[in-house]
Amino acid sequence: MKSPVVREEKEVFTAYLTRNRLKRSDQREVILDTFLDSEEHLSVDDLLQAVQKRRPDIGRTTVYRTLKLLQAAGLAQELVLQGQTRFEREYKRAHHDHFICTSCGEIFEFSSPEIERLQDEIANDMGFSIQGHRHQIYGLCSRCSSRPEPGATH
Amino acid sequence: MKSPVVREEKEVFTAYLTRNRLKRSDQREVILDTFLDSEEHLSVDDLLQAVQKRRPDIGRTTVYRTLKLLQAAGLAQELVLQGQTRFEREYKRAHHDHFICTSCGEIFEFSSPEIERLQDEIANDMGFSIQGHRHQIYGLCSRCSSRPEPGATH
DNA sequence: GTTCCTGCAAATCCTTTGCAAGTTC
DNA sequence: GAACTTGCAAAGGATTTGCAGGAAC
Repeated sequence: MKSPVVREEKEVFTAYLTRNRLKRSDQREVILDTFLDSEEHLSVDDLLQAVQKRRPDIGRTTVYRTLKLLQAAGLAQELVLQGQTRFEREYKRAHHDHFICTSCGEIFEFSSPEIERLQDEIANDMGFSIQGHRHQIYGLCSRCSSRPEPGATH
Repeated sequence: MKSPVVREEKEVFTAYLTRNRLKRSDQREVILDTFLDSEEHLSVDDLLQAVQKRRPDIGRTTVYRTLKLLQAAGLAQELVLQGQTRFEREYKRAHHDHFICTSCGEIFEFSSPEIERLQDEIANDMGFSIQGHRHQIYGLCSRCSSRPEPGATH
Protein backbone atom coordinates (compact mmCIF):
# COMPACT_ATOMS: atom_id res chain seq x y z
CA MET A 1 0.00 0.00 0.00
CA LYS A 2 1.38 3.33 -1.05
CA SER A 3 1.52 6.22 1.33
CA PRO A 4 -0.41 9.34 0.39
CA VAL A 5 2.86 11.17 -0.18
CA VAL A 6 3.95 8.64 -2.75
CA ARG A 7 0.70 9.12 -4.56
CA GLU A 8 1.27 12.85 -4.53
CA GLU A 9 4.76 12.44 -5.84
CA LYS A 10 3.51 10.39 -8.72
CA GLU A 11 0.94 13.03 -9.47
CA VAL A 12 3.57 15.71 -9.35
CA PHE A 13 5.61 13.81 -11.88
CA THR A 14 2.68 13.31 -14.20
CA ALA A 15 1.85 17.00 -13.92
CA TYR A 16 5.45 17.88 -14.66
CA LEU A 17 5.43 15.77 -17.79
CA THR A 18 2.16 17.23 -19.01
CA ARG A 19 3.20 20.76 -18.26
CA ASN A 20 6.32 20.27 -20.35
CA ARG A 21 4.68 18.30 -23.11
CA LEU A 22 6.70 15.24 -22.31
CA LYS A 23 5.47 11.72 -22.51
CA ARG A 24 4.97 9.04 -19.97
CA SER A 25 6.73 5.76 -20.41
CA ASP A 26 6.98 2.50 -18.56
CA GLN A 27 10.65 3.18 -17.94
CA ARG A 28 9.97 6.47 -16.28
CA GLU A 29 7.28 4.96 -14.16
CA VAL A 30 9.43 2.08 -13.03
CA ILE A 31 12.32 4.40 -12.24
CA LEU A 32 10.15 6.74 -10.22
CA ASP A 33 8.52 3.88 -8.35
CA THR A 34 11.87 2.34 -7.59
CA PHE A 35 13.26 5.65 -6.46
CA LEU A 36 10.33 6.17 -4.13
CA ASP A 37 10.59 2.65 -2.73
CA SER A 38 14.29 2.84 -2.10
CA GLU A 39 16.34 3.90 0.84
CA GLU A 40 17.52 7.44 0.84
CA HIS A 41 20.84 8.64 -0.48
CA LEU A 42 21.22 6.27 -3.34
CA SER A 43 23.78 6.53 -6.04
CA VAL A 44 22.92 6.24 -9.70
CA ASP A 45 24.27 2.74 -9.56
CA ASP A 46 22.15 1.80 -6.58
CA LEU A 47 19.12 3.04 -8.40
CA LEU A 48 20.08 1.39 -11.66
CA GLN A 49 20.50 -1.95 -9.96
CA ALA A 50 17.20 -1.66 -8.14
CA VAL A 51 15.50 -0.65 -11.36
CA GLN A 52 17.01 -3.51 -13.28
CA LYS A 53 15.74 -5.98 -10.71
CA ARG A 54 12.31 -4.99 -11.90
CA ARG A 55 13.06 -4.38 -15.54
CA PRO A 56 16.49 -5.61 -16.62
CA ASP A 57 16.12 -3.94 -19.99
CA ILE A 58 16.11 -0.42 -18.63
CA GLY A 59 19.40 1.25 -19.37
CA ARG A 60 21.68 3.43 -17.36
CA THR A 61 21.18 6.35 -19.73
CA THR A 62 17.49 6.38 -19.06
CA VAL A 63 18.09 6.38 -15.34
CA TYR A 64 20.35 9.40 -15.70
CA ARG A 65 17.81 11.16 -17.84
CA THR A 66 14.92 10.37 -15.57
CA LEU A 67 16.81 11.54 -12.53
CA LYS A 68 17.20 14.89 -14.25
CA LEU A 69 13.47 15.02 -14.73
CA LEU A 70 12.83 14.10 -11.13
CA GLN A 71 15.08 16.92 -10.04
CA ALA A 72 13.40 19.37 -12.35
CA ALA A 73 10.03 18.27 -11.02
CA GLY A 74 11.17 18.86 -7.45
CA LEU A 75 11.01 15.21 -6.51
CA ALA A 76 14.69 14.44 -6.19
CA GLN A 77 17.69 16.30 -5.02
CA GLU A 78 21.27 15.59 -5.85
CA LEU A 79 23.92 15.55 -3.17
CA VAL A 80 27.61 15.05 -3.45
CA LEU A 81 28.90 13.23 -0.42
CA GLN A 82 32.51 12.20 -0.20
CA GLY A 83 32.90 12.70 -3.89
CA GLN A 84 29.98 10.40 -4.59
CA THR A 85 26.86 11.70 -6.27
CA ARG A 86 23.73 10.60 -4.53
CA PHE A 87 20.06 11.35 -4.72
CA GLU A 88 17.41 11.75 -2.11
CA ARG A 89 13.73 12.50 -2.11
CA GLU A 90 12.98 16.15 -2.02
CA TYR A 91 9.24 16.49 -2.23
CA LYS A 92 7.70 17.90 0.96
CA ARG A 93 10.75 17.01 2.94
CA ALA A 94 11.92 19.42 5.57
CA HIS A 95 15.31 20.86 4.93
CA HIS A 96 18.10 18.89 6.53
CA ASP A 97 21.81 18.35 6.25
CA HIS A 98 24.05 15.35 6.38
CA PHE A 99 26.36 13.56 8.64
CA ILE A 100 28.58 10.98 6.98
CA CYS A 101 30.46 8.23 8.78
CA THR A 102 33.87 7.97 7.19
CA SER A 103 34.24 4.44 8.46
CA CYS A 104 31.05 2.61 7.54
CA GLY A 105 29.82 5.13 4.99
CA GLU A 106 26.43 5.47 6.58
CA ILE A 107 24.64 8.76 6.09
CA PHE A 108 22.60 10.39 8.82
CA GLU A 109 20.49 13.46 8.64
CA PHE A 110 20.35 16.35 10.97
CA SER A 111 18.77 19.74 11.05
CA SER A 112 19.20 22.71 13.28
CA PRO A 113 17.00 25.76 13.13
CA GLU A 114 19.61 27.58 15.17
CA ILE A 115 22.28 26.93 12.61
CA GLU A 116 19.93 28.06 9.90
CA ARG A 117 19.23 31.22 11.81
CA LEU A 118 22.93 31.93 12.25
CA GLN A 119 23.48 31.35 8.57
CA ASP A 120 20.81 33.87 7.72
CA GLU A 121 22.37 36.32 10.08
CA ILE A 122 25.81 35.93 8.55
CA ALA A 123 24.41 36.23 5.07
CA ASN A 124 22.54 39.32 6.06
CA ASP A 125 25.64 40.93 7.45
CA MET A 126 27.39 40.26 4.16
CA GLY A 127 24.53 41.56 2.09
CA PHE A 128 24.13 38.11 0.65
CA SER A 129 20.77 36.63 -0.24
CA ILE A 130 20.68 32.90 0.36
CA GLN A 131 19.38 30.54 -2.27
CA GLY A 132 20.48 27.33 -0.64
CA HIS A 133 23.22 25.65 1.23
CA ARG A 134 25.05 22.42 1.81
CA HIS A 135 26.27 21.42 5.17
CA GLN A 136 28.02 18.14 5.69
CA ILE A 137 29.75 16.81 8.74
CA TYR A 138 32.22 13.97 8.46
CA GLY A 139 33.27 11.74 11.29
CA LEU A 140 32.66 8.46 13.00
CA CYS A 141 29.19 7.37 13.89
CA SER A 142 28.55 6.09 17.40
CA ARG A 143 28.86 2.49 16.32
CA CYS A 144 32.14 2.96 14.50
CA SER A 145 33.72 5.21 17.11
CA SER A 146 33.22 2.56 19.75
CA ARG A 147 34.91 -0.07 17.63
CA PRO A 148 38.70 -0.21 17.39
CA GLU A 149 39.52 -0.79 13.69
CA PRO A 150 36.29 -0.87 11.81
CA GLY A 151 37.69 -1.45 8.33
CA ALA A 152 36.58 1.33 6.06
CA THR A 153 34.33 -0.59 3.74
CA HIS A 154 31.22 1.13 2.75
CA MET B 1 59.35 40.16 -0.86
CA LYS B 2 57.84 37.01 0.53
CA SER B 3 55.84 37.06 3.69
CA PRO B 4 57.13 34.98 6.58
CA VAL B 5 54.23 32.58 6.16
CA VAL B 6 55.22 31.88 2.59
CA ARG B 7 58.72 31.10 3.73
CA GLU B 8 57.30 28.72 6.29
CA GLU B 9 55.14 27.06 3.73
CA LYS B 10 58.12 26.46 1.52
CA GLU B 11 59.98 24.99 4.44
CA VAL B 12 57.07 22.77 5.26
CA PHE B 13 57.09 21.47 1.72
CA THR B 14 60.82 20.81 1.75
CA ALA B 15 60.45 19.05 5.07
CA TYR B 16 57.61 16.98 3.67
CA LEU B 17 59.71 15.91 0.72
CA THR B 18 62.67 15.00 2.87
CA ARG B 19 60.57 13.15 5.39
CA ASN B 20 59.14 11.04 2.60
CA ARG B 21 62.37 10.58 0.69
CA LEU B 22 61.03 12.49 -2.25
CA LYS B 23 63.05 14.80 -4.41
CA ARG B 24 62.82 18.46 -5.10
CA SER B 25 62.39 19.63 -8.65
CA ASP B 26 62.06 22.92 -10.44
CA GLN B 27 58.54 21.99 -11.44
CA ARG B 28 57.46 21.41 -7.87
CA GLU B 29 59.03 24.64 -6.79
CA VAL B 30 57.37 26.65 -9.52
CA ILE B 31 54.02 25.06 -8.83
CA LEU B 32 54.23 25.74 -5.13
CA ASP B 33 55.36 29.33 -5.69
CA THR B 34 52.57 29.93 -8.14
CA PHE B 35 50.05 28.39 -5.82
CA LEU B 36 51.19 30.61 -2.99
CA ASP B 37 51.13 33.71 -5.17
CA SER B 38 47.69 33.07 -6.53
CA GLU B 39 44.28 34.08 -5.42
CA GLU B 40 42.41 31.64 -3.33
CA HIS B 41 40.00 29.02 -4.61
CA LEU B 42 41.69 28.21 -7.84
CA SER B 43 40.85 25.34 -10.06
CA VAL B 44 43.45 23.00 -11.46
CA ASP B 45 43.11 24.86 -14.70
CA ASP B 46 43.64 28.24 -13.08
CA LEU B 47 46.77 26.94 -11.47
CA LEU B 48 48.00 25.24 -14.60
CA GLN B 49 47.62 28.41 -16.61
CA ALA B 50 49.39 30.50 -14.00
CA VAL B 51 52.16 27.93 -13.81
CA GLN B 52 52.55 27.82 -17.56
CA LYS B 53 52.94 31.58 -17.67
CA ARG B 54 56.15 31.00 -15.79
CA ARG B 55 57.17 27.72 -17.29
CA PRO B 56 55.16 26.72 -20.34
CA ASP B 57 56.74 23.29 -20.38
CA ILE B 58 55.18 22.17 -17.11
CA GLY B 59 52.41 19.72 -17.76
CA ARG B 60 48.98 19.30 -16.31
CA THR B 61 49.87 15.90 -14.92
CA THR B 62 52.61 17.37 -12.81
CA VAL B 63 50.24 19.99 -11.47
CA TYR B 64 47.80 17.29 -10.43
CA ARG B 65 50.57 15.31 -8.83
CA THR B 66 52.04 18.26 -7.02
CA LEU B 67 48.66 19.31 -5.71
CA LYS B 68 48.37 15.90 -4.12
CA LEU B 69 51.69 16.47 -2.41
CA LEU B 70 50.64 19.89 -1.22
CA GLN B 71 47.54 18.41 0.28
CA ALA B 72 49.49 15.66 1.96
CA ALA B 73 51.89 18.23 3.34
CA GLY B 74 49.03 20.24 4.79
CA LEU B 75 49.59 23.19 2.50
CA ALA B 76 46.55 22.89 0.28
CA GLN B 77 43.01 21.84 0.73
CA GLU B 78 40.61 20.67 -1.89
CA LEU B 79 37.08 22.01 -2.04
CA VAL B 80 34.27 21.13 -4.33
CA LEU B 81 32.14 24.17 -5.02
CA GLN B 82 29.29 23.99 -7.47
CA GLY B 83 30.66 20.79 -8.87
CA GLN B 84 34.02 22.44 -9.51
CA THR B 85 37.11 21.21 -7.74
CA ARG B 86 39.14 24.03 -6.30
CA PHE B 87 42.12 24.41 -4.02
CA GLU B 88 42.93 26.83 -1.30
CA ARG B 89 45.80 27.36 1.06
CA GLU B 90 45.50 25.44 4.24
CA TYR B 91 48.62 26.10 6.22
CA LYS B 92 47.98 28.04 9.41
CA ARG B 93 44.65 29.21 8.14
CA ALA B 94 41.78 29.38 10.54
CA HIS B 95 38.91 27.13 9.69
CA HIS B 96 36.29 28.77 7.55
CA ASP B 97 33.48 27.94 5.20
CA HIS B 98 32.29 29.28 1.89
CA PHE B 99 29.70 31.46 0.42
CA ILE B 100 29.32 31.21 -3.36
CA CYS B 101 27.58 33.73 -5.53
CA THR B 102 25.57 31.83 -8.10
CA SER B 103 25.54 34.82 -10.38
CA CYS B 104 29.11 36.05 -10.63
CA GLY B 105 30.74 32.93 -9.23
CA GLU B 106 32.71 34.80 -6.64
CA ILE B 107 33.62 32.91 -3.50
CA PHE B 108 33.54 34.50 -0.07
CA GLU B 109 34.62 33.04 3.20
CA PHE B 110 32.85 33.07 6.49
CA SER B 111 33.28 31.48 9.85
CA SER B 112 31.07 31.24 12.85
CA PRO B 113 32.20 29.82 16.15
CA GLU B 114 28.58 29.59 17.16
CA ILE B 115 27.75 27.38 14.23
CA GLU B 116 30.75 25.24 15.04
CA ARG B 117 29.60 24.94 18.59
CA LEU B 118 26.12 23.92 17.52
CA GLN B 119 27.61 21.35 15.20
CA ASP B 120 29.61 19.87 18.03
CA GLU B 121 26.52 19.76 20.15
CA ILE B 122 24.51 17.98 17.51
CA ALA B 123 27.29 15.53 16.87
CA ASN B 124 27.57 14.86 20.56
CA ASP B 125 23.90 14.15 20.87
CA MET B 126 24.19 11.65 18.05
CA GLY B 127 27.27 10.01 19.51
CA PHE B 128 29.19 11.12 16.47
CA SER B 129 32.80 12.19 16.61
CA ILE B 130 33.55 14.93 14.13
CA GLN B 131 36.52 14.72 11.82
CA GLY B 132 35.63 17.62 9.58
CA HIS B 133 32.86 19.35 7.81
CA ARG B 134 31.89 21.27 4.71
CA HIS B 135 29.48 24.09 4.86
CA GLN B 136 28.61 26.03 1.75
CA ILE B 137 26.01 28.70 1.26
CA TYR B 138 24.79 29.57 -2.22
CA GLY B 139 23.11 32.76 -3.17
CA LEU B 140 23.61 36.21 -4.58
CA CYS B 141 26.34 38.44 -3.34
CA SER B 142 25.47 42.02 -2.46
CA ARG B 143 26.66 43.31 -5.79
CA CYS B 144 24.68 40.82 -7.83
CA SER B 145 21.53 41.00 -5.75
CA SER B 146 21.31 44.72 -6.35
CA ARG B 147 21.56 44.25 -10.10
CA PRO B 148 18.55 43.15 -12.11
CA GLU B 149 19.81 40.48 -14.53
CA PRO B 150 23.48 40.02 -13.98
CA GLY B 151 24.07 37.31 -16.61
CA ALA B 152 25.38 34.23 -14.93
CA THR B 153 28.85 34.16 -16.34
CA HIS B 154 31.50 33.15 -13.99
C1' DG C 1 2.02 11.07 -38.40
C1' DT C 2 4.63 13.93 -35.48
C1' DT C 3 7.09 14.38 -31.49
C1' DC C 4 9.19 12.26 -27.85
C1' DC C 5 11.74 8.31 -25.68
C1' DT C 6 15.07 4.59 -25.43
C1' DG C 7 19.39 2.11 -25.57
C1' DC C 8 23.53 1.68 -27.59
C1' DA C 9 27.90 3.31 -28.71
C1' DA C 10 30.65 7.13 -28.91
C1' DA C 11 32.00 11.42 -27.04
C1' DT C 12 33.18 14.44 -23.01
C1' DC C 13 35.15 15.91 -18.96
C1' DC C 14 38.18 15.38 -15.24
C1' DT C 15 41.64 12.76 -13.19
C1' DT C 16 44.91 8.95 -12.85
C1' DT C 17 48.36 5.72 -14.62
C1' DG C 18 52.04 3.30 -17.57
C1' DC C 19 56.07 4.16 -19.52
C1' DA C 20 60.47 5.83 -21.50
C1' DA C 21 63.53 9.57 -20.93
C1' DG C 22 65.46 12.90 -17.83
C1' DT C 23 66.83 14.51 -12.81
C1' DT C 24 68.15 14.33 -8.18
C1' DC C 25 70.55 12.48 -4.51
C1' DG D 1 73.87 4.44 -10.36
C1' DA D 2 69.55 3.76 -7.81
C1' DA D 3 65.39 5.93 -7.01
C1' DC D 4 62.37 9.47 -8.10
C1' DT D 5 60.09 12.83 -11.58
C1' DT D 6 58.33 14.31 -15.81
C1' DG D 7 55.31 14.62 -19.86
C1' DC D 8 53.02 12.23 -23.07
C1' DA D 9 49.59 9.26 -24.42
C1' DA D 10 46.43 6.09 -22.94
C1' DA D 11 43.25 4.48 -19.56
C1' DG D 12 39.54 5.31 -16.13
C1' DG D 13 35.23 6.60 -14.17
C1' DA D 14 31.18 9.36 -14.35
C1' DT D 15 28.02 11.65 -17.17
C1' DT D 16 26.21 13.36 -21.64
C1' DT D 17 25.07 13.17 -26.50
C1' DG D 18 24.10 11.48 -31.44
C1' DC D 19 21.42 8.55 -33.60
C1' DA D 20 18.30 4.96 -35.44
C1' DG D 21 14.50 2.40 -34.06
C1' DG D 22 10.38 2.24 -31.07
C1' DA D 23 6.51 4.21 -28.30
C1' DA D 24 3.16 7.86 -27.01
C1' DC D 25 0.01 11.27 -28.21
